[in-house]
Amino acid sequence: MNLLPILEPATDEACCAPAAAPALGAEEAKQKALVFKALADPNRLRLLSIIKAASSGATCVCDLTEPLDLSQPTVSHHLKILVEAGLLHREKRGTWAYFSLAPGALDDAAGILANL
Amino acid sequence: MNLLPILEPATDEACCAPAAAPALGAEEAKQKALVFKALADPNRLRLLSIIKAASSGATCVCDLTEPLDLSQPTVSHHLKILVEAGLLHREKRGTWAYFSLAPGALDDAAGILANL
DNA sequence: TACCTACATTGATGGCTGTCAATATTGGCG
DNA sequence: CGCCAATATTGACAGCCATCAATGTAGGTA
Repeated sequence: MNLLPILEPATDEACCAPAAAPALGAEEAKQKALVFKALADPNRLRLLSIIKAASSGATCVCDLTEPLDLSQPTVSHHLKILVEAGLLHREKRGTWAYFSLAPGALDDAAGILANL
Repeated sequence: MNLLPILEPATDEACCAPAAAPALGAEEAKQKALVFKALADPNRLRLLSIIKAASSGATCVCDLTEPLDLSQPTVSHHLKILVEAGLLHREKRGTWAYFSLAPGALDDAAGILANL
């Protein structure tokens, strides 16, 4: 089970920088909001859930269209957003496209919340 | 440091129900997406960051308007969304309104990701 | 009572987003 | 080569959202 090390990104200044971040800069916030934008849609959460559950390795689009009751282009669109957010990994094998969870991506998102 | 026990919600059927959740129902997904909708805005992330950093107890709106470079109504709007998402707690004291992190709310959001 | 301050609400507006139909692309197969 | 199947892309459209100016509300003070 993942225990989420949450190790700080190598900012080991041991003496004088306790005020770490001056409360999230504008750019930094914009960047981190992208991941949550990708997570802020019910259908995308369901996609992640299905793909994680079917951890037999990967899932193709055809298996994702039906349970969500969405058109194929819409599913493809959501998958693209999740891939661009770094949450999913796409692998084309022949005519099919297989999707799998990007390792550690969800943990990273959780880490953003923990470290604010 | 929060280590997030991640204990399953008591579904200890030891023999025949390994398919645990049928991959997030539509309603459940809609519900969980609400939290991430609230987190999917850079300015709201910055608000959370500022309020968490100033953990001297609570922060009033006047201290939040300036660093974000937003109008007062806009900040008030964002704060309302965060409160309604259960992420912040509002306490009116006289003319001022003080905001503080809802205890455990961020951990809960992280837990949603961990348990999908 | 009257006034000021801190915050919330309303209304309007421009921009983003989820959705689908239609079309394009790409790989396998005969 | 020609056709079909699986995905991706495009275009269009409705609905939501972040933002601000203007206004409302309520507590404190004189």
